[in-house]
Order: sequence, then C-alpha cells, then structure tokens
Amino acid sequence: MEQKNTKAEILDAALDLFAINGYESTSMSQIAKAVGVRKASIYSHFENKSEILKNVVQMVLDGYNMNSIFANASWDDSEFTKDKSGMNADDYAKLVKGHIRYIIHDPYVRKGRMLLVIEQFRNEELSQLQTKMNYEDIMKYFTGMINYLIKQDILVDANSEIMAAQFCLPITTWINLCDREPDRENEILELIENHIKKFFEVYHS
Amino acid sequence: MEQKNTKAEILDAALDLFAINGYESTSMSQIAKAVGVRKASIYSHFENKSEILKNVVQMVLDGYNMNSIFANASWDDSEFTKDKSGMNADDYAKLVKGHIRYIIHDPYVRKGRMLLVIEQFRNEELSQLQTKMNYEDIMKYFTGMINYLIKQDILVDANSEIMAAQFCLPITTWINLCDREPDRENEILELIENHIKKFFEVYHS
DNA sequence: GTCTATAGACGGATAGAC
DNA sequence: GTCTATCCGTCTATAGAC
Repeated sequence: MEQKNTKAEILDAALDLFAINGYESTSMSQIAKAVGVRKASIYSHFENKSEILKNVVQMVLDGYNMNSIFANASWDDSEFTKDKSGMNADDYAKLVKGHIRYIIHDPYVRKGRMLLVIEQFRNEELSQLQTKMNYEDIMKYFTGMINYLIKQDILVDANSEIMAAQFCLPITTWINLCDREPDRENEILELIENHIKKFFEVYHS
Repeated sequence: MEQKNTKAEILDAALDLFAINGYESTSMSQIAKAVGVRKASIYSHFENKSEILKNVVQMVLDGYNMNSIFANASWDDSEFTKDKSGMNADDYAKLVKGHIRYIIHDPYVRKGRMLLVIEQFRNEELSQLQTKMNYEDIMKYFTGMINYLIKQDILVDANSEIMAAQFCLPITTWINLCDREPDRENEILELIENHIKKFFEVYHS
C-alpha cells in the first residue's frame, strides 16, 4: 500500500516537472527529490525513465478520456442534448464558460496540456496527441455544438467548421496564455466573455 | 573570415536543434556534429552554451525587428497607410494572406516561433518574448488594422480588440498546427482562406 | 521498498599541440 | 581556429546491504 502511494507520487512529481521542463530536461534526481526519496528507489517502481513518461502520459490520457467533455460528448447524441431543448444563447455561453474554467484550473488537464505543448515537435506520439486533444477533439465538439445550434435556430446557417474555429481557437490561445501567465487569468476570462457574447451576436439567427 | 562563417553556422545549427528539442536537451556535441567540427572548437566562438542561446535569441530578435510587419507597422502611421486608400476587403484579405505565407515559410521566423513555444514555461525571458512576439504584437497589429477598416467603413464599428482576436487568434493556432504538421499546409491555408472571407462577411459594414 | 555505493555513458568546459 | 586529450560533474541504471 505504501508502494501504490509512492508510485503515484512519482508520477505526480514527474508530470509537474515534465510540464515545465520537458521530459529530457528532467532528471531522475529531480523527480526523486520532489518525491522525497533517493533516485535509486524510483527503479523499484519503474524499469526506466521512459516508463515514467509512458505512465504519465497514460495517466493524463485516462483522465482525459474519463472526464473531458471534448473526448466524449456528441451533439448528435440525444442522451447528451435531451436536457438542452429550452436553452438560449446565454445558457450555452454559460455552459462553455464552465468548461473553460474547469480546463484552466484542473491541474492534471493543465499540466498535460503544457507537456504536450513542450513535446509537440520532438516526440511523434505526443505530437499526435497534441493535435488530437488540443485541436481535433475541440474542433469536433464545437462544430457539433454549432451544427446543433443552427438546427435549434439559435445560430444562422453557415460553414459550421469555420464558425467553430472562430469560436474555439481564440479561446485555446487564451488558455495557453493563461498557462504561461496565470496572473492574467481575470483579464483573459473577460476577453473570453466578450468574445463569446460577440460571437453569438454576429452569428445570431 | 572562416571564423564568421563557422560562428554563423553554429548559430544556425543551434537554432535548428533548439527549435525541435529545446535548449537544455540539445548538447554541444549535437551542435558540433551538425556543423561538422569537434565540440571543443565551438568554444573558440562562444564562451559557453548559454552564450549560444543568447546569440540565437538575438539573431531571431534582430530578424523579427528588421523584417516583421507586426513589430513595425502602425495603422495610425500615414506613411504605412498612404497606399491603402483604394483597397477593399478582398485586397486586405490578400495582404494578410501574404503575411501568413511569409511567416509560415521563413525558416528563421518558423524556428524562432517553435523555440519560444518549447521554452515558454521554463525560461522567463523567452516566456515574455513568446507573449510579445506571438500574442501582443500580433493583437496590436490587427486591432490597429480593424480600427482602420472601421474608419474606412469597410467593417462595422464594434469592439476592435475582440474582433482582432477573432480574426488573428485562429490563424496563429493554425500556424502552430502547420509548424507541427507541415504536410497539412494546404488544408490549413484553405481554412484560413475561408475564415478570412467569413470574417469580412459577418463584420462587413 | 529504500538505502548507499558505484558503474559506465555523456554532459559542459579547458589545456595545449598544430 | 581546429584538433586530441582530459577534467569533473551529472546522467541513467544496477548491485547489494538492510
């Protein structure tokens, strides 16, 4: 039982360090120091350093697949949309702002995102994961949302993929800025607020 | 004269490697191998490794300050706008697409951008540079452009900062995607094309 | 499972021949 | 200015006591 705990602590410490310095620039000693053990002890839990990365990525992926609305929700699914029939533009804005607050603040989501940003040009697997998690899945979610809002006559009928891009890509950029400069969160949240309001205004049906 | 050449080759090789692997994960041996000399020879040109980074960053910065439209242009400057009086929305779209093609393809601009992305959470100086070069300056440029287009009655009068964000932030995201997956350039350029067209459509005066 | 000790490779950096 | 040779520190990883 001690074992499980230390193993998890190693993964947490590794994610902390990988998210800022990247995988290669993080040493076993740094991880060990953060956990409070000697570096040799880490090898009781992981065969080698790359196994730590593998498990860290798996941990991030599991959290993503279990909790992320972008990984699971489908606007074609009546189960997902059944409680949304009476909602207006403001309600959808609130819904989205709730998701944004979550992914800005959840430490695993945030560090996972930072890790992928740092490793995106070096590690082929993480490069693909970066495109999937922080572009494709988000674009898919919001394209679905916008198609749904067009059907509901809340938004005007136009190229939903471009509309989704115009809606979500400024937000993902602001979230990255917030990862880099957390002190600017309030300023950024206000920009996002105004952006969403304006979007629903210009594309209102 | 040999000296100047080798020094420049070292900086080029270093930028190549830093842009993919980051500063700390790049070794003097790697740089030396890329240049075709022994690693000890590098110390004839630079005191230590951090001096290489310093010079690489200076090189990127010099190129930026000399060539980047975002660093220099001001839409309040009559010198800059004097040949633009007869232009319509399509002309401005073409102008912007020209800038985009340049910053996607210019190798120094591209590698500098990638380096800043990789180092943004670790190196305070590069973090600030990332915010300035790949957010603030771009936002400033397009806010200026949109204010100008509002004055010219090409765009409707609204919150120009939000409009600028909706215009340029999807594009910066696509450029990052293009840095990561250069094979998708055509697909991405088409998205940018449609995005710009749609933007001028919905905000047309 | 964690520790100390250490192996062996590689990191940045220097000395000195040419 | 570039080379070989080398120093010393840190890296990943292993061996073996407890």
